[in-house]
Amino acid sequence: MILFVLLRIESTILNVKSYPNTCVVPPPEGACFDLLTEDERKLVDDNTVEVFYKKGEILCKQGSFASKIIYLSEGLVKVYLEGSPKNLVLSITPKSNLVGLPSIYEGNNTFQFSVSSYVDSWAKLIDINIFKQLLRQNAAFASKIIDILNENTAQAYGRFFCLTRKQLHGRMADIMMCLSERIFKSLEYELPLSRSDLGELTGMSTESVIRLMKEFKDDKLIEVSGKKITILEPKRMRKISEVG
Amino acid sequence: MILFVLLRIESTILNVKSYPNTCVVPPPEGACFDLLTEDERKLVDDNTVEVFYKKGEILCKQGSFASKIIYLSEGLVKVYLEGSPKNLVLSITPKSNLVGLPSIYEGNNTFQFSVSSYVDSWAKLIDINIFKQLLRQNAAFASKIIDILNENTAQAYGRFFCLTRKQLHGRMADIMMCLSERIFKSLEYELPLSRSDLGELTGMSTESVIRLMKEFKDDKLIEVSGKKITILEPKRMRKISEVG
DNA sequence: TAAAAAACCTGAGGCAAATCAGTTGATTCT
DNA sequence: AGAATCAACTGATTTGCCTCAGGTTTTTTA
Repeated sequence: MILFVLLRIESTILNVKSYPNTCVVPPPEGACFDLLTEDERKLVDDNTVEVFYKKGEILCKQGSFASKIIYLSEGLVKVYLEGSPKNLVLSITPKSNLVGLPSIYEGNNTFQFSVSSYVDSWAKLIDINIFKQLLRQNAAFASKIIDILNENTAQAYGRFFCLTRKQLHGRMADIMMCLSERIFKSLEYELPLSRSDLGELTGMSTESVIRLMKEFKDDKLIEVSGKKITILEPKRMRKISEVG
Repeated sequence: MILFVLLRIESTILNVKSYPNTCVVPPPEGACFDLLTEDERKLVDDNTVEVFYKKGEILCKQGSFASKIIYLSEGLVKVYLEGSPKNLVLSITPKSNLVGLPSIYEGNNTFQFSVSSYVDSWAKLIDINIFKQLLRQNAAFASKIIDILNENTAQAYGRFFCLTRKQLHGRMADIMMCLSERIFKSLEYELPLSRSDLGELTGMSTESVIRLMKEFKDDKLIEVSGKKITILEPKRMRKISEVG
């Protein structure tokens, strides 16, 4: 009985304070281009180029003229705000996602953020005027884009909460679980990021990343060997990410 | 010549690191309902109720069923994520704005955040299914909503940057300038918020708010008497908000 | 295959800001 | 009028985390 009550209290708290896995990546979204007519799809194809980016290259630069919508067909990128001395990573985005959507609004013609690749990547660049035209003429398409935007916003809010309200342990656990569940979909993965990338992503110093990984390792929560990460205790890790 | 170079350098830096006034409120948006047909407008009117909220009341609660879109016709509200021990204020929104838009996406039927009023307010509550239907059938309307969403996102990113990268002085100056420029449109205004509201908004303790206001006052940047704030040196205040 | 460079790891010291523990003053309740 | 409540304010203490300064290991390059 007491246990039951405790569980109820806990789940009540969790409803409010946990934003499970919203911290890193938006989930891969449905194919919005399927909602276009044949003519429209052709229009898109005729105004799209596919480009290869090496690891670490910049796909778009904050403040520059936003002439393209980016569809990441292969790879892994980060979306970030430039800041001195430290950037702010808004999200990391895996393949099959649109990047740069929030930059299209009336009265704005520049990218709000920069995007760069963590690994070798392929991107399809779609002319932004064509894209805007489709939004204005195809309500089903526009409606789908609204869905995607709102999901991204939900993710951004989760991440906002994570970085401003959780402290080191929570942030670290959150990122590790996110990478596991959202990107690699496995408890065991090969990190394509350096420790300092992780620091940028979690909003902490590289030293803190290292200390925390060692701590988690000593506590038998994870296994670390070089770039290879194994989550040994996903439940306890999730708990840590929730309580901050 | 040297001055010219310095100005250029400064403006280059500003392009990157300042997100002027994006920290608190989205600008009032154009009337999206003007894009509806007469029939559609009637449909909206028939499915809308207008409600009065007293100061401090909750307009919608995070996690509850999202059945309505909220149009704030009069008043001032905060949009926030619930957290223990501290909430995270995502934005404060003045009259003539839509609130709750990001909660409408496929696979989601709950509010992502809570909204409560700082002052007595009036809100029009629009049935969410009607709203979604309009998005699916009227591309011009949907396109306008995308504009609004993206502007809000830009504001949220600015605020995100503000709270994670700037320190106390920058955050305090930012909020005070935002209130002045975006909400009250005057260098002199009567605060409807308490010091602890300001603390929640700037992500700092009430004590820090008080200390900083005193500091700004001693430095002759602002004049404070009770709830009444006068910005004496808007340029220097903006500078402080930019450099963090 | 050796040297250089980059990434990884560790401990000590310092600082910004929160928390705590009060006082004062204004407003509401009895 | 006195008690109780609340917002505004202040100083002392604590803490979470960064920075710095130095190590070691791994990777890259010549």
